[in-house]
Amino acid sequence: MNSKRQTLVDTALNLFYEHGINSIGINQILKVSGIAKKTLYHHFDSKDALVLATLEQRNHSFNEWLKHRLNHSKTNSEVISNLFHALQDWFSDKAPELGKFRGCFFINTSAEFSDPSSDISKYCQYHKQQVRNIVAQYLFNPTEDLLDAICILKEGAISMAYVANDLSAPKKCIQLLNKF
Amino acid sequence: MNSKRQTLVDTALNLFYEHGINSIGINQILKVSGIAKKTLYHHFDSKDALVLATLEQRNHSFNEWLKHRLNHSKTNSEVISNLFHALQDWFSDKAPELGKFRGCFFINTSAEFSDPSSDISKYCQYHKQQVRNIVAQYLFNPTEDLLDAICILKEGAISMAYVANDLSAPKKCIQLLNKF
DNA sequence: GCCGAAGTAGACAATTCGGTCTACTTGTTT
DNA sequence: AAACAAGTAGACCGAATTGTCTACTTCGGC
Repeated sequence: MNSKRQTLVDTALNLFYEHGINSIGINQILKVSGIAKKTLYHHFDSKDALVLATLEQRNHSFNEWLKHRLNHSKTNSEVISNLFHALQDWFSDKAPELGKFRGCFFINTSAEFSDPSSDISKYCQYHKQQVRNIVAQYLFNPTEDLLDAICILKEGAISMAYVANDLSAPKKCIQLLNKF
Repeated sequence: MNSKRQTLVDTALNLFYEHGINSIGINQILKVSGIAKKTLYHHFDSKDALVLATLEQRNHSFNEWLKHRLNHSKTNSEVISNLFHALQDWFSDKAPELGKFRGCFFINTSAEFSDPSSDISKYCQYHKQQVRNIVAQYLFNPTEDLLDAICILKEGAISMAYVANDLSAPKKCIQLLNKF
């Protein structure tokens, strides 16, 4: 793994996630990372290519964190509880792997890139599919309905936390799913 | 109501909602609306002030549309059904008052404006609170739990529709809430 | 008609944007 | 040491950004 390339992706991801992709120009990324512009364009064809690399990195770290949090679940009830407690920790800045909570990087990115056919938008969609698959992997014989419910509530909890500043949604999701 | 001001807000709202606020500069709004720059700055102190006006207009039209869709509901079950069918229509571009579906303007705006203390972010939060109050107004003796569940699922359905391109979430939310 | 308000086209300013490039240095491999 | 890859500072480019301004026209009220 190339070290300069990694520094660029790390720096860009942090800045993009914190401020929004269209609010951070490449010159700011270069300034913070201390890397030369030509080096950036040596590794990435364009800003969009850098954005895609940040999405991939975020996808990877999010999914690794999620799998870690769902590991050792013994029942579906535990999967659900662990999932939403993980979300709660994320919203409360208690998931250092994910950084300071600034909503979902993939939702935010979808908001900033309006063309659904772009690689960037498609990657955001892909991420959501991957998260669903990970949850399914930890559940025992899950129905599609249960999976759907979990995913909708997960998305809802994230938006509630970020837009409405209501961090209590995960607890409510657990209760709701326990009545399912 | 001033006609030039209204044209500016209409035009800006359409462009912002379709492309994202940071992807549309004021020169583009002026070009599309055919209005002079000095006129824009006569009516608004800054781009941010124009953004806030678009949020207010969107908030108003969304809430009027929602109230219209929830009107005549006779039971809580009907409120829920009408709410999520309304969302379904919105996602499927069958709510002309709301324009072509491009996610939730308030979620998208929160993504683009990262400072939670800004008037713009606060307005997005205010909108979510208003929608919750409208739903509560149409429900008969709703518990806080029911209201919470409805709001979380509503947010989840919107994100599922926009990011994951899954338009079936509203139907699933109805089923889930019927088990509540 | 007069006057002030509202509106116009578009130049200007300083800055930023994403990307290309020159001329050079540093690091790695043979 | 030589050759090549990787990296550097930063100038340059054309375009775009937000906001200010000049000089003028149009509109509406009296």
